[in-house]
Amino acid sequence: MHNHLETKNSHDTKENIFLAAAHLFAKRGYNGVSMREISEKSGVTKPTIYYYFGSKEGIYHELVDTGIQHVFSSFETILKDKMPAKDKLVVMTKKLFQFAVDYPEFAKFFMTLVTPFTDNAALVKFKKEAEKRGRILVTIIRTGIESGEFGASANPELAAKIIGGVWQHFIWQQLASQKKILTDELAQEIIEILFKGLNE
Amino acid sequence: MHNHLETKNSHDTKENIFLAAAHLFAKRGYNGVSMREISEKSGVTKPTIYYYFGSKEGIYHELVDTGIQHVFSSFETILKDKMPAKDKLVVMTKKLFQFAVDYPEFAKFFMTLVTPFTDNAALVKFKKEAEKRGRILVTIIRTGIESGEFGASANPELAAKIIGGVWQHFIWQQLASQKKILTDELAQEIIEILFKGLNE
DNA sequence: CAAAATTTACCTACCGTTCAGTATAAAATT
DNA sequence: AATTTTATACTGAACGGTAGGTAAATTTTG
Repeated sequence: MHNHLETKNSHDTKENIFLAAAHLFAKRGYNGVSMREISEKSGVTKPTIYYYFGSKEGIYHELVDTGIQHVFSSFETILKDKMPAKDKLVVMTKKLFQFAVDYPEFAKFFMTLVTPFTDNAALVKFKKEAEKRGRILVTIIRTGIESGEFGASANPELAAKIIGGVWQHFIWQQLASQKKILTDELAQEIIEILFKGLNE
Repeated sequence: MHNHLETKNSHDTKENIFLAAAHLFAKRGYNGVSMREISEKSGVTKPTIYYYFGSKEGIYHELVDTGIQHVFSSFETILKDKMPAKDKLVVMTKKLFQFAVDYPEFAKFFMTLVTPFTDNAALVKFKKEAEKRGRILVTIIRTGIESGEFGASANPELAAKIIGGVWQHFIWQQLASQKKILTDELAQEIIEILFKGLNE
């Protein structure tokens, strides 16, 4: 006798594996997670995982791709918007913070990609996208200098790196914490400090 | 026949294991490295490693402790020095950058500790020290505000977090790169940007 | 010689992966 | 319409290999 209350379909199964893997990779990194754990957490057997993803690296790869789409897609749009450079930085910061708050498990996994031990083949794409993000930042700041919004002595490359570093740092702080610390107000405040500096 | 040109002593053996482990952990993280690899790289057999360190976690633990001493010891001294707050920040930044340049393997390992997957018991101590470092930064900035060096509206806690984040980011950049990018001049420049801000 | 340092040989547990198969349902053939 | 074929979704059991770890024997050192 088969219980027809338990309806199964491929989408749910794949999605469950996907989420379980994201959760586990976020917690312990690629090598810290076994296929057995993923299978237990997602409620399917190991061969099912291979049926959908082909290999352990296969899951990881798909996770990276999804993350790239989710995080970076909005940045190019913001770049083209008509608003002061400083506001663009604030909006980007807010977007990024919102993502970390809304999808903590996924964001945590995603953040592990920027660590130094990145031999993984799946990360080539990610690194390229991260560089693109860096260039967008540089462009925004450079535009801000040209329009007189930022001081002429500002170094766009350095400033972009600093902003990227600050983003990364605060998102990690959020992911390590239980409370919500990444608010829109904080995003505003951070850009404000970087804009005005400490001496005024 | 034994070759007496190869003199061995216990200190060298332990040191070799230590350095090999630091190198490997830095490259691939705790779970990405096996005891077999450490033994091969250090030129001793596995049981010798167990003789000196007891377990895989044992090496890791000792690595963390040494790192903490090396990196954070100078900070308390700088805090007590008689110089402008801004100069203190510059000196601390230079010290940190110098460490990353001089001991890249070790620094790389050390940087892996700030990633989100930190279930490891060895990291409790590290986290405490990192918090202490944060408090030192806050104290310096607060002193700078009181003496009128920094603007009265500055938020010391937030500024300290930003500086910590920027440090972390640039050290990682260095460790991922072949060229020397962390110079004393860059340290100066970074603090300058944070001090003056982007708009002047 | 005794103590310290190091190796040989081996253990069990778990790793990622694959094989050979099964229940179900839709599609094609008769 | 009944039967056969094909495709999808999934599983239990097992593979070769490597993981961390250790008891016991051996070599080196003082």
